[in-house]
Amino acid sequence: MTFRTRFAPSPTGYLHIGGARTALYCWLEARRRGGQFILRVEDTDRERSTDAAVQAILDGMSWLGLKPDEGPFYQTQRMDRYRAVAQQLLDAGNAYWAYESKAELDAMRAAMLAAGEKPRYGGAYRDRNEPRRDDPDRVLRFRNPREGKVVFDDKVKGRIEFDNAELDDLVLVRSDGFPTYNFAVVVDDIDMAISEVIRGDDHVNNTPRQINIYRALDAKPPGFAHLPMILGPDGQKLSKRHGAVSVMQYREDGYRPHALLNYLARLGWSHGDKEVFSIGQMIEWFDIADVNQSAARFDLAKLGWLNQQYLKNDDPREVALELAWHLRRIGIDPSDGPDATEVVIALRDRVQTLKEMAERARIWYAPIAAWDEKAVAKHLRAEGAAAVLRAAHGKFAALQEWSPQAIHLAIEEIANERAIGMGKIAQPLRVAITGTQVSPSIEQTVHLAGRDEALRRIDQAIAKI
RNA sequence: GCUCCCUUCGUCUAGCGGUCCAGGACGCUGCCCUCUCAAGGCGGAAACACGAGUUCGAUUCUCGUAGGGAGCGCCA
Repeated sequence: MTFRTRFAPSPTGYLHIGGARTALYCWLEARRRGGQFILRVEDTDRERSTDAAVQAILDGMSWLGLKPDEGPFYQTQRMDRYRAVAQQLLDAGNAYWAYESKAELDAMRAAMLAAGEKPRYGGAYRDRNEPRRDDPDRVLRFRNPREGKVVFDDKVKGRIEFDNAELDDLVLVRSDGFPTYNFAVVVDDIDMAISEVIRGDDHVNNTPRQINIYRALDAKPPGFAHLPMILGPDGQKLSKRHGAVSVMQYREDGYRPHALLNYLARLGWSHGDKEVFSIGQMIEWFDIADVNQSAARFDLAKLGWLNQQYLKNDDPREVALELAWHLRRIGIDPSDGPDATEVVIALRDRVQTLKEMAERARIWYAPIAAWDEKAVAKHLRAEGAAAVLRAAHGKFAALQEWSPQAIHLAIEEIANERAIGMGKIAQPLRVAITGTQVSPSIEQTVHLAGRDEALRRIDQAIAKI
């Protein structure tokens, strides 16, 4: 039997961090074992599923590079199959029709809860053998075993045991004819020959019910692996304020897909002391059995550090492509200024995200928008600054070649001629070129501005003094 | 309320009975480097939730306690 995993999101929203990690682990595990990764959209909730959400999930996965080998499959297109399996269960005596109204069920649960019991279906119709008849409250329920235990070896959590007495007769088919989640997953996972179910640990409690359905269907249950949750930085459940946002938001915020994947892989899993993993290494070393059992907090600071690792170490030409996307987003035409690859090299040690990089790159693509008055006062209006700027202007204008090396030499010459430190030259120049006192090395800063623009800005700065 | 799950530095984690006065990483912090900011290099502070038990010996095994989480739907 080949190794097959699936990611089965319900399209009621975008792909968020938790979903992305589940998808990644499924994908990694399938890759490592040479199996297949299947995408299945669980859209049986007609009230909440939307096409926009389906698209958002697909977009998120595609940005992350988690390409399914099969699918996407849609549950709503498999209705005939669920109906057939429901009939099979009914014929075999493993299911029965029940006709309580929702109001009645609610009242039952409330009463049980009040009595200090676990709210469950009472099973009034379990042995009545009622025929199928037209009734707005008609549902098909599963005849869950009443005795014995369900035991399974979770790949992440270890051995988990449930008493059948704790379970009740869940609904398989709703009154609207649509299958419920617990029923549809089992049918799908059997049909799609899923060998390994990897999902969030909010499903642990559903697992024994599903295993009972597998048994009733005479099918071998797959292996299970339940992933612990991802918490917000405050240890609370992820919310929109901190992380439960679409993975696409991370793109907009300037994170690279590889960095996010690496961060997610490392959140709940580790391989020795390694922190930075290529995709190939993740595939080679990842093992679902090594995943941690406890919930982990999402730490933006570490994601930022990782993102910078990729900014620093990847091919700058490749990074430049992504930078260009961010430049356009803030209204800058990347062709209207220095080569983006050079900009990446100048800024990659200084920012953690592409978004920051784009913002800092602005100085070379657009005129100085605002002057840092403190910088002006401190460095431009400093003793001798004007003379230094004039000297720089002269040297720069006369340079044979406009390169960082040549600019650096020119500045050194000024320092030697005037017997002053580099700082006395670099800082006034920096303010002249950027309007601020922070930027990459002075020769890069000047070089990227372009000779004409650099000279123009030096003139402008002298005038400002 | 009931069932299930979880608990090592602030955070992510290593540890699978002695190698641990607990290792790595992010963050924080000191120094160095230095034209600013970074990046980088070298240091530092910082954790086994608690209580029993098993054992010659527990961070590692068992059981409790406390704390946290999930589920208990005709949602997934």
